[in-house]
Amino acid sequence: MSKSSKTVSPAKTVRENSFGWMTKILCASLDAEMRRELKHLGLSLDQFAMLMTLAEAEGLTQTALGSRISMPGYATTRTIDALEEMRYVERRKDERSRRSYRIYLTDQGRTVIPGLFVIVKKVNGQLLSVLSSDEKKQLMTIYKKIVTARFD
Amino acid sequence: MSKSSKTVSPAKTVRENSFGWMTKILCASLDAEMRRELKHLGLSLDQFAMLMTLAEAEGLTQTALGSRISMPGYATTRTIDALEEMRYVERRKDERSRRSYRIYLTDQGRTVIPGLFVIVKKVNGQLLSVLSSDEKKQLMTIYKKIVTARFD
DNA sequence: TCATAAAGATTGCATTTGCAAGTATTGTAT
DNA sequence: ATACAATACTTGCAAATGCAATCTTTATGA
Repeated sequence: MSKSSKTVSPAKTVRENSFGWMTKILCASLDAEMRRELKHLGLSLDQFAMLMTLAEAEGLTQTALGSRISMPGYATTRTIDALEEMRYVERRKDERSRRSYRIYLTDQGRTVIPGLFVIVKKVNGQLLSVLSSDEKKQLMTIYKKIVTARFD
Repeated sequence: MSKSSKTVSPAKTVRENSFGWMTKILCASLDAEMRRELKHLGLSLDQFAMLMTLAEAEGLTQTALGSRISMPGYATTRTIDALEEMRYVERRKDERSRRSYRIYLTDQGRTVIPGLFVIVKKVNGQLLSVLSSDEKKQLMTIYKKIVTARFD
């Protein structure tokens, strides 16, 4: 074995250099942090995502709402069930179609939104705190490129 | 409203520019692709990760094996149960300690490994195909920086 | 040495998840 | 107008997940 060769297995090299793997590690770590932050509020990640989407646009049908965050129908139903239970959200009958509802934040729901923005800022901040501003720009460019390629 | 202002809500801007959010989208998309690839092999993502780890190092205890992929003890037990059921893996009694097992690939298990490397290459390749080689280097540097900061 | 704690692994049980099937309503084509 | 397909949403049920308790074995300290 030559002096310069590394004593790592090929498998190790593959895993540690895998973008997919690193993305997963990062994602798991972010999820854990978000969950921890959301715990005091009694919110799951799905419920959080739904509330953020409602902060962006109210009055959509369940399907439209769910599709914004790639949430399947059954999960959308259940997430809204839970948020309705907490009085953060309400279903209103659609005026044109009796098979769909339009989803709105309640006043009570509106009060929790600002705290959610704070959490997002905090978690993203931690994530990015080790990067230079050049690197942040690079990462954003790269992410957008990848995500765009996947969904267009 | 000035000519140059964009007609998007603040919420939308926050979500679409959130690194955490984009990481999650990317991760979900990767997971779905991996699951699809692994389906013919009858493997879950956890089982896949365990087999890849075994390709990297055999003869570890369950706990050691699980800790390499941040898998909690109970999940490690169950993943190994399933892989043992498929005859891809076997538990051998530890010679020094009667409370632990050492985990090894079986011959049959070894035959599936090459296919797993192919899948990893394929999925990572798709992920990165839209990036220039400079961008790939940048992404790797950035990922390593973030992941290192989180776990050291 | 003996009690007590810690480590390694497993499992019971409740919750979550996801598929597939269900209901009700609306759209489409003959 | 009628039959058939598609849409919107819900739900039953089985599998996956996760917490906490358990069992066994090993380590630690007085």
